[in-house]
Amino acid sequence: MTAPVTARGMETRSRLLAAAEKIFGEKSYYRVSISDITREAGVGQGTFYVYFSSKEEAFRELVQQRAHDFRAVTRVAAEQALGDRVAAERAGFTAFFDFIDQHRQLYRVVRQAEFVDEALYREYYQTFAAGYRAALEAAMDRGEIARTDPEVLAYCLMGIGDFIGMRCVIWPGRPIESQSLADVMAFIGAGLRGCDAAGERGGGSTE
Amino acid sequence: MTAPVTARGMETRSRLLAAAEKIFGEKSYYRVSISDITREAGVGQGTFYVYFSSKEEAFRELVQQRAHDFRAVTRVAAEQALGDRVAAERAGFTAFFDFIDQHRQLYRVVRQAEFVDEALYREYYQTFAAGYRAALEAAMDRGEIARTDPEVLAYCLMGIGDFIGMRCVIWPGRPIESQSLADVMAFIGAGLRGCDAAGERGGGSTE
Amino acid sequence: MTAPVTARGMETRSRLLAAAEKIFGEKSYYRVSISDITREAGVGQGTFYVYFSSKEEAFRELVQQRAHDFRAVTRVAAEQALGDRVAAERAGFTAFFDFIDQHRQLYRVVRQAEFVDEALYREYYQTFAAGYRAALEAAMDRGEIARTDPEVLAYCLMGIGDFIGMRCVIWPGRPIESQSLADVMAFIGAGLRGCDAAGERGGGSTE
Amino acid sequence: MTAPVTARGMETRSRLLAAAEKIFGEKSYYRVSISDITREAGVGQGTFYVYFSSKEEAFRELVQQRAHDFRAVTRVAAEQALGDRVAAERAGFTAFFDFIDQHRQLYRVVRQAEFVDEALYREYYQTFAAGYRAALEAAMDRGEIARTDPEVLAYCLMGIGDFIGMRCVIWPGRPIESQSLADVMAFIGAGLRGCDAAGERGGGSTE
DNA sequence: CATGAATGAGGCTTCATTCAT
DNA sequence: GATGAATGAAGCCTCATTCAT
Repeated sequence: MTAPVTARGMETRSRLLAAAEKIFGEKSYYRVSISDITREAGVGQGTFYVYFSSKEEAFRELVQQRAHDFRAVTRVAAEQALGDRVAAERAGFTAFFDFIDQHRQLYRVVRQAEFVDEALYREYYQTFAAGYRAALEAAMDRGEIARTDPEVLAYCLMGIGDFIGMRCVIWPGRPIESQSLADVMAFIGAGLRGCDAAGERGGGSTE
Repeated sequence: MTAPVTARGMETRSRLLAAAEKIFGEKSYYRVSISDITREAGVGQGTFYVYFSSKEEAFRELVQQRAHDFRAVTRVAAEQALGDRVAAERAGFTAFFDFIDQHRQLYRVVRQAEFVDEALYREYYQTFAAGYRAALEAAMDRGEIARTDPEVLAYCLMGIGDFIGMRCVIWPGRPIESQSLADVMAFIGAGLRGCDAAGERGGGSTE
Repeated sequence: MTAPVTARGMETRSRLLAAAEKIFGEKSYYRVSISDITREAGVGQGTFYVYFSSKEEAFRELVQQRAHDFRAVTRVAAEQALGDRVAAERAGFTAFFDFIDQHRQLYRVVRQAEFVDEALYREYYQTFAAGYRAALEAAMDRGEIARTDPEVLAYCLMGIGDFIGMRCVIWPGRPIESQSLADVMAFIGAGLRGCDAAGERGGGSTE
Repeated sequence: MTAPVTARGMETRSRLLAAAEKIFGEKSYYRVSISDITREAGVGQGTFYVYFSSKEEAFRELVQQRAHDFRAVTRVAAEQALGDRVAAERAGFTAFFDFIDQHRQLYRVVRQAEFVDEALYREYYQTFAAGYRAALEAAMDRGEIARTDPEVLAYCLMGIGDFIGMRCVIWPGRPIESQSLADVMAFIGAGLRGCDAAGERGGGSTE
């Protein structure tokens, strides 16, 4: 809301945002009270409203800011494997699983967005999908992967990331095991390479 | 809570559950009040507590009951293509997308469970995954699909279903387009058939 | 309310009253619900209102009916020692302590009346006091005990009974010990005999 | 609950406690609503929960705080007559009756505790009894009063105080009449002095 | 007689937000 | 900038009571 002017103000604002990330990650949005956040941040209750105009605004800002950080991480990872989309996916997924392992609360924060501010949630995935889709399309143009609807493909891949992240990182409470990652990547690699020829159009290639 | 004894009681209880499904599907759990539900059901506020001991209990019962119905639908669909796992997947996914198209509210209800009762949410996916996994393992044994960790594979497939359902059914507000379905199935078919050899071990097959 | 006509009705009414005594003795009046009582009585919820027009009416009836029984018990005991008021007190107190030991719930029911229906509560004590007072006055006339305000004296004795009943019967959860009873009676006996001369006017008489 | 930090907060808390004393003294605990208290205190409903976590907690605090004040009053009175237990009793009872005359609501508050929080109620009387008992024992050691079980004696005296307070102060709605007080003290004085020899063992002393 | 069902008034409690200091 | 205090709207839930069968 009010942008902080002093260094002290910046510091307080950051503390509130960090506290919000922690608390929103532990409990559901609606089970979190402003005083939970201010207590965690070590500031007075009223201070919250110096920096955010509402609980929802703080949540939104958190999602947006962290989403930005997060996209940067996966993009950078994927860009290290230009010219080989399957390798880029492997790098991207690995970075993604690492990231959620290290920012577990953030994982829940983003998922909750669907029930706090659906537009924000869609925007989050649509923005991510747009970048993903562009990369996939480029790879199709270069012949690295089979041609198909890049939008649909992007959501398939995001779905895999989301569920495997949940199943193999969040639930176990530790980094993904390398074998699980390999199994995921094998499936994805085959799917990406083969989806033009395989299955849907007679499947003669396997003969 | 109190089990109804008379037919009238059974009827009221069903009406409440149907109303809950509708309302929980439209708004977030925490934005739904008991009176929203009773109003929709056309009964008095107090009547809710004749049948459910709390809002959360009603939500839980809804998830469990509907989850059961839903699993039955996809299972039946998949069983019509015994002996060809890829075909079974196509049947299952098609049934799944049809189901969520016709039970849009249910889709949101289940997703929300993560933030209402996490144990219930996990149970839901774990139960579903257990059945899925068994079917995939059998298909591996029969050589229909490449061998890999069936648990991981089940979550990959569930993730795809979940995200494509969101992107191609819920968001557009209409049944999935046949081309999108075909694109998804092409990716899945290739992934399932090829994931032992492809990608991870040199991927010479495409040469 | 409606007086029962059939034997079955009488039976149901008694069951409800007995259940009410038990439940009101265990919990506070306001923590007791009608369904607690009907459940205990083994009848349907609606049945309560066949016999009592309200919760408070049932409570009142319980107090009155039981109070009547109770007064009868102590009166009978005291009457066995006509001509010796101190002995009559001993008999009355003994009967009283026995009674509350055997009807523990009743003890709490009566005490609660103060906070449910104060008029009823006063009436209870005033009725009891009236009889008590008459007996004490007669004893004074016969010279068995010292003369003093019989009303005040009656309340002194009721207070002793009430508190010793609480301390030495209810709290320990068992009949009063004979030594405690003896100590109480020694105090009362001396008080009754000596209160004209002793203490207030120099107390020289015991020299 | 939350301890106030500022003077304003202290003031509000006190106002709430004073209002609670008044209202709980007028109506039964369960007939008092939080808004009755806040209305009396002149604050908003929510303010109650800034200082107390529940109605019961406020009630408990009230009993404890006021009980403390009350014990101090009677103790001080009794200590003015060291060396003459009967005189000390007279001073204590007089102070007690004065106190309840001036704090009528408090009288009902304490009695209600039995049905709100029984443990608190017992604690109240046990604490009071412990002090009383010690004073009586000391008097017995000094030969001022007859020897008997001091615990039992303390409860006899408390019972008298309680019932006479009710009958001669609360019910009439005015201070105790001096004649009633004298009658009570005559009974107590005789009881205290004579209870070893008198009554129980033949009572020949009055002959 | 008996009762399961229905209900709405009412009370406790939470909490996002405002504000004076 | 910071904050403790204050608040009223809102929601969950209980339960005495009524009623149709």
